[in-house]
Amino acid sequence: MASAKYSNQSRYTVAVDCIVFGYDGQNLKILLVKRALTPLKGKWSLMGGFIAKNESADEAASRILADLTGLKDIYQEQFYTFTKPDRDTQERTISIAYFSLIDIKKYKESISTAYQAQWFSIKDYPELIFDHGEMVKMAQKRLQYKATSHAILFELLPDKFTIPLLQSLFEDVYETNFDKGNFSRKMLSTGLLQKQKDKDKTGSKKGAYFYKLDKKNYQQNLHKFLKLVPNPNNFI
Amino acid sequence: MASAKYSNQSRYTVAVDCIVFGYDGQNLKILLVKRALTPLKGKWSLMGGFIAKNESADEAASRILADLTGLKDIYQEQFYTFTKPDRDTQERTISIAYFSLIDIKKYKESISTAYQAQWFSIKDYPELIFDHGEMVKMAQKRLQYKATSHAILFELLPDKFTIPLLQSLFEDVYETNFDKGNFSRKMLSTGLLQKQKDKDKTGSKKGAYFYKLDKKNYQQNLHKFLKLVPNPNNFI
DNA sequence: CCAAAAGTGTTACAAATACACCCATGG
DNA sequence: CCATGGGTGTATTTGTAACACTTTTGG
Repeated sequence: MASAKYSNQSRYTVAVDCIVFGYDGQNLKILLVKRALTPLKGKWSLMGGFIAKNESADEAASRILADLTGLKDIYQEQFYTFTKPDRDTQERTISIAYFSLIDIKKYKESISTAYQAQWFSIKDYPELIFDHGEMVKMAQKRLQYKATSHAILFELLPDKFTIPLLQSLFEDVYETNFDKGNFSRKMLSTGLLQKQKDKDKTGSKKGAYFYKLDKKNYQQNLHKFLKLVPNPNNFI
Repeated sequence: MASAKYSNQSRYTVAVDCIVFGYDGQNLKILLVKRALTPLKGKWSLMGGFIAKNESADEAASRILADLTGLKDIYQEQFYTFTKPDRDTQERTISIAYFSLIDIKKYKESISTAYQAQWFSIKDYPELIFDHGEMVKMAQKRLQYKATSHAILFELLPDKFTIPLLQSLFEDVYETNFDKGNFSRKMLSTGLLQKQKDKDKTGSKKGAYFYKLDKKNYQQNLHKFLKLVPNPNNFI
């Protein structure tokens, strides 16, 4: 192992920031925290932190998310690195941005306490520090883009969910409405859903069957997920 | 402007590495250079460099590319940031990876001299330093992914090109064969191509009409680019 | 005139959309 | 018994894929 360093090069702090998405059955939401550091202490921001000496960015993102939510093995994806020299007013900091998808209900309790964290609708959230607003916008676009061809939105739902709930999630993510008949048939045609015996009767008198993701066929049928979103053109 | 710094945080050198794609009419190629720095001086690597104090990563990538090729306003896109703590044997370095698309013929001369740069087929290139091999693989996938729904491969072709040439480019990028009739009709149906009056007769006796990208209708018709690649499932 | 590549036409099939209709049940 | 949301059926239209066919022209 060499001990020499690259001479005459600048070095910067490198951070990870996480856009955490959740879905409460009504609205797509993001999780924000009140910033603990100066500058701008107390302002709303994304959950983030610096990359430590012996961890990768992925590991840092996992650590930060576990710290905030108490959750491990969360879906997360690096999507862009923000590098404008003056993006952080304190000191030049490179930020590697991630988005995460979590089941909001399952973990609602464990979250809110620690960091003064709070869920906000993606359509109405407070002003954020630095370029975090830009990060959120980009994360939302990436989520739309990715979900046209990958079965990732299930990560936002409980283990058992109904097709009408799934549809309302898609409608909220894509800010549009789908025909229920066509939506249902497309989803079922992927072979990804396993029908359960029980129904959810909270939403209607007839009740809607619960489904689970079929993890056995998950990998084999993932490619069928293409074209699930009508007119994906608009989101790409 | 605050002069205070984040205390007790590690700082790392931050680099940009570029995967430069070109197409010579036969094969999709990448541009590699012989590394000028220790360690591993003289080994094949991607073109890269450190991010300077007053530039963003985008600016650094443009600068590095202009330096290597003499070209400005090249298509480039940040696609992933590589962060494994030991990826660089000299010193921990974060690398923000970009891919670029250039018209190989137009600039072939100005390139090769400066940095001992050389084009290699994407199917057969030498072993690369650090994690650069991984970067190339990921860039290739991203190119395939993106080009299923965005008209970016034109960046690899001269201003005037024939549909058979365009087809062979697509076939090379996706490592498959397309029906020429269907391919031609799909491309023309986008409204993105302007037929020219002259033909390219180098490839056949009949000759193939040249086309140009219709930059007026480019933005309006971009969305039509979806589904141009048969079975895009395989590449997503 | 013929080989070889460019380009067009045709047909069978698969898919997406729109929308009408039936189902189940709590109140 | 009826309003309400869940779920199914189906006709129309559109898109896709395969492949046969015509065109052009240098040698």
